[in-house]
Parts: sequence; structure tokens; C-alpha cells
Amino acid sequence: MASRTSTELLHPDVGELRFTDVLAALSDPVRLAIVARLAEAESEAESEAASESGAGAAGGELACATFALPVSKSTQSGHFKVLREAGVIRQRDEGTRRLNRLRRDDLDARFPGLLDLAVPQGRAVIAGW
Amino acid sequence: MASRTSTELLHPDVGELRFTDVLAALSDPVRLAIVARLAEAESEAESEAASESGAGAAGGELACATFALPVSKSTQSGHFKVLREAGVIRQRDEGTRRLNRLRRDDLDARFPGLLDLAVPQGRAVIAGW
DNA sequence: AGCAGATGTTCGAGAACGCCGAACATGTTG
DNA sequence: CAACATGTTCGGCGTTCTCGAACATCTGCT
Repeated sequence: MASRTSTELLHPDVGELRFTDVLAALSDPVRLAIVARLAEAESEAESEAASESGAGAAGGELACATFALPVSKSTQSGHFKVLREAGVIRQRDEGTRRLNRLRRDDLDARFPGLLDLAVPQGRAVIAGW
Repeated sequence: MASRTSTELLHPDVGELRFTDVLAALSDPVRLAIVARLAEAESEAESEAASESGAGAAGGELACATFALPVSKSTQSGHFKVLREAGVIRQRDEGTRRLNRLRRDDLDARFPGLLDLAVPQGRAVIAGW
């Protein structure tokens, strides 16, 4: 899985984030849906931490396979890669799964309001499926 | 001039604006620079109307040729077309020139805050030239 | 009217990118 | 170890982007 040869997952630093790359990453319905689902998982993790329950997406992380996307697996892989290299999500490997988390803090710091705009749009995409 | 065969310039209605198309339109440095210049022309026209002077970009409109862009003319034509069909700008023909204006009202109505985010980024692009 | 210049668009070719199925790599489980 | 599950990589195919060259339309000048 996850190409454990020697290459590590490259994530741009907060200061490295390029507006055009982030917009390009968010300008696709599938990727927008991914972002919306991650935002949902994020808030779920928050409320669960407050209520001390134990299920759900721990830490707001979701594996790639948990998204039921209407594209092939290889295309999904490409979409996650675009989001990661643009700095929209952060990925880490755990066992056979690759966990994804939204980089909300970094995005809010550099482009305040953008995620608040994109997430509802992503939800609308999902609603149309 | 502007292809006066029979096809009129098609502009999407405010309700027709698609988030993904707008983001894709804004995810290019050249187009971002165009938007920033139009925003500048817009505010110039505003202050001039207040002071009753007469020069500058009337009504916040700028002809395609007034942008000194580092791409070929045909590519510029394509960029303006993308912006228009995404609903970011409105174009109208006057004589031999095609005048462009930012659709700020429509964009602010559908995606509030997006232009406020994009315009400074476009200015940064111009500053790097 | 006629012709030259200015402003944009369209066309054709070559490069770059996106999506897919198939094959591969890695980790987990019985 | 074998079967399975999760993702990535590869090669092909179609779409999209960019450019120069040619074309179309309007304005001015003579």
C-alpha cells in the first residue's frame, strides 16, 4: 500500500501555500465533496471529544476508502494527491490505510473565509449524488 | 473586432453561476491579475464619480488591450472567454474594443468574500511581474 | 470610397493534463 | 503462507491549453 519505498508524502508548509493551487484543487466537484466530508468528520470529532464518546472519525481523520466517490480508484488517488500537494489536506499512513485530515488552521490563516465558502458547496455536490 | 457574425456573448445568469467554474477561472495567475486590475478600475471609477473628474476607466470598464499580459493575444482571448463564461466578468463590444467589467455584485451575492480574497492575490501576481 | 492600422477572434498543431483499467506494492488476517 | 483489503503506479486515450498565423471588424486618413 501507500508506496513505502523511500519517498515520503510531501506537504507544503503554511507559508508555501499558493492561492492558485488551492483554488485549482477546490475547483473540482469530487475534490470539493472530499473536503466537505472531511469538514464534517472534523466537527464530529470535536463534539465527540466534548461528550467523551468513542466512535466516529477519531481526530477528524478519514481513510480514502470511506468516501464513496463516483470515480475509479486510481482517479481517487490522484484527487487526494492534488489536495495534499496544494496543502488542502494532510495525509499520514496508518497500517494499510491512508488517513486524511483537513488543514483548516493553515487554510484559515492564509485564506480566511475560503473554506467556509467551499464546504457548503461540497455538501451541495454530495446532496446531488 | 469581436466576431459579429450572429452569436452574441453568452453570460451566465446570477443563479447559474457554478462555484467550481468560478474557482477554476480564478485558479490561473493571468486571470487573477485581470480580476485585480478590473477591481482597481472599479474603485477608480467610483472615486472619480464622486469627484466629478472625467479621465480614467469610465464605469470601471477596461478594454482587453489595456492589460499588459505576458501571454499571446490568442491566449488572452481565451482567458477573457473563460472569465466571462464562468460569470466573473461581463463583456460588451464598443466599436473595435471589447470592454470588460467585474461582476462584483453577482459574485458577492453568490460567493461572499471570494473576491475580497482573490483581488489581493491578483495584485500580488502583478507585483511579481 | 479606399486603404492602412488597431483590436480581437478563430484555426491548426504540439504539449500538458485528467480519467480509466490493469498490474503492482504493502499491510492485515486466518 | 495464502487470501484479502487498501492505495499507488503505469500506459493509453481523449480533452484542454498555448502559441503563431490568418482572418474579421471597426476607425481614421487621404
